[in-house]
Amino acid sequence: MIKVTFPDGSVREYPNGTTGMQIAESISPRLAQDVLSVSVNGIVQDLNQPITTDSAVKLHKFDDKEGKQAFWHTSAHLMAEALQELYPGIKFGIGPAIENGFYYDVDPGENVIKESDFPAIEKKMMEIVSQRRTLAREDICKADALKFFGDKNETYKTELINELEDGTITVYKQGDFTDLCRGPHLADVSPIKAVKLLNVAGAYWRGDEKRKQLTRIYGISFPKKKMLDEYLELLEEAKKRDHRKIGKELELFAFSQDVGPGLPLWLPKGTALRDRLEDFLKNVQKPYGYQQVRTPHIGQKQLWITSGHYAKYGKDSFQPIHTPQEGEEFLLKPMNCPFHCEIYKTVPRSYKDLPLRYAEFGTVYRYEQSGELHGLTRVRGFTQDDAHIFCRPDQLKDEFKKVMDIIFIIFKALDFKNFEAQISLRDPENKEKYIGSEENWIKSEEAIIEACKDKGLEAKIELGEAAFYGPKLDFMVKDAIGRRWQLGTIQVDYNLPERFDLEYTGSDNQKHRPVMIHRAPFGSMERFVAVLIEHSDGKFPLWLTPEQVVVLPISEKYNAYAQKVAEYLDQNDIRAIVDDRNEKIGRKIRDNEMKRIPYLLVVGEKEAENDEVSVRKQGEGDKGSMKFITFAGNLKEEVSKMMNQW
RNA sequence: GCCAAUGUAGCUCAGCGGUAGAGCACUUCCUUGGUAAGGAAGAGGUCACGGGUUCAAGUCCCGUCAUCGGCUCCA
Repeated sequence: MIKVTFPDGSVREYPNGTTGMQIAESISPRLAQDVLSVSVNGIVQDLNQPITTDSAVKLHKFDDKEGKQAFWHTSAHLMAEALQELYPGIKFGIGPAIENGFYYDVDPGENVIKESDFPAIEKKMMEIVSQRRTLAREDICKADALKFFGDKNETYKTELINELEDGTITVYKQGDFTDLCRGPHLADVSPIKAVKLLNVAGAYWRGDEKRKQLTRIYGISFPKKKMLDEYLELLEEAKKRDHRKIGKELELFAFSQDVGPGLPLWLPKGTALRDRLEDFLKNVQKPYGYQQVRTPHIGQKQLWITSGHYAKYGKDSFQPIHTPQEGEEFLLKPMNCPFHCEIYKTVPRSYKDLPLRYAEFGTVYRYEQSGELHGLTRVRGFTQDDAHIFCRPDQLKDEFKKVMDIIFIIFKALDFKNFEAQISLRDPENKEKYIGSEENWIKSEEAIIEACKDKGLEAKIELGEAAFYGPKLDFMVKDAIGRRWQLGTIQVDYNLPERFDLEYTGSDNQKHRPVMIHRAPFGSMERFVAVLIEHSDGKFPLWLTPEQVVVLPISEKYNAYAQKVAEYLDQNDIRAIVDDRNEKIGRKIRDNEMKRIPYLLVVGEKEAENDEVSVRKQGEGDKGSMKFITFAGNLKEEVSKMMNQW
């Protein structure tokens, strides 16, 4: 007998070799029906794998991440089997479960798999499901695995097998389809009740641009048809929050083919909103000792040679601008840092001057490959809310924490709750890729990790993701459909101070090298506004939104009164407009609700007689009437309360 | 840059070899209204661009550009 401990701490005894499925059956038939995979001592495995030691056991259903993983991974195999039947000779790469669904990378040879082929593939998948095919796990020695997949000319699989250690190789068989796979999987495909293929894409084999591009097919599946419908509905809803769509509707920004791809035009309302965001950040960082600076959009090529950017990115950037006569060359700036280094150098610095914090809303231009452009989140010209902190090494950790505070204030003010933090460190295997001394790297990596710990920030550590000049801490936020975008960033840099020969005189009267921190709490104004739109569905906080109030006269007879109210609001720094169109009040309410204006003021005979307005809050309906002077006072108070929070 | 898809009125889209369409928005007129779409009329398009096939091309074919979903990249 073995002892099985459940998550609630209870312990039961089972015969040695009991499977996860048998344990589920012993608890309830319903559970046995819903269970998909099982964790044994923290390791997820198949339901039909025997358990042979005393173990902590957790059964996973579709609600659990582990359950979904097994479900979708098996779905990937199911799709592969369908593809094998429909496209004889197709070769398989890898096919994992992902955050939402699964994909499989395949090489269909001469065939081209298109979206229009999806229904046939989905149909074939469901056919296989109806045959209730089981999945069998099998250990296989390396030689046999190579022979088996080699005979089938599965070149991608044999490449993978060659890198595996003998004795650790397993395959899963279902019907005529056998796949190299670690698992875990469902015991059979029958729980898969609904399948939808979502898109096809090219994907380089092993993520390497130089290798063959395979066809990646994305799909999702569910144990209930209704869940699929709900998921698709959710996707549709999310698409309505797309910043490109809302940005157009709310007249915030636009693109012009004549201006060029990836070069946004900020319209008046978008500009006003962005200006308010910039003012907000300036106010937040003022008490932290930042000084605003301004620098040009171009700089001499030599500046970028000094910084090292030219050597590393010169070929992949906008090419130099040549002057007509002197043969000078200038580059559009891809970053602001060299300029700020030059500002540092304008006078000799003492240790007493540090830290120096130069901030600039600096517009930079980067050549992004055409296929990478995406609305406002990935553009070729954008403005960083940049700052560079020059400090002594002993000030690094403290400065780092202060920047984190600024980022937290911003995320809180704009209601970003679900951000993720990532610490990017060196790849310990490839230290030669990075510049700077071993000692400095160790010091700065430790400083970041400790700063996060001190601030109670849970951050994922990624090795090999550091910039070549230093480690960094990034803040990621998801967009409406779950794509992750990097917003705020804090990066330590030992490189530029070296390259620009930055110095300060220490208390010992010796020259020392300062450390530099690059930081951008928003990341860039463009990307930040994009993500903000998707998070808020365009319903911005009252202090930020382009139009705070719209006055709606019941009929043309009250247009003059509406105008008077709007003027009063305007004089009180409230952004108000009047909707004096010849439309019924219901229509005006509908249209202005859709414009996401926070307050709608209905005015007619009753209000005009008493200097009142009838207040309607966006999304909440009628709030009753009050003197317009009172309304203005309340609104100003509401805004100033928000502003005083930070 | 690569794979797949899509470009028709300001917006959302229909039309898929035979005289360019709808709804919304816009303009004018009627209506002057009480909390999420009042009515009528009008104006608006080299069907992304360039070639080709055809008696005839938004419609079929090729190329270019842009956009969209991925991949790679992202200072």
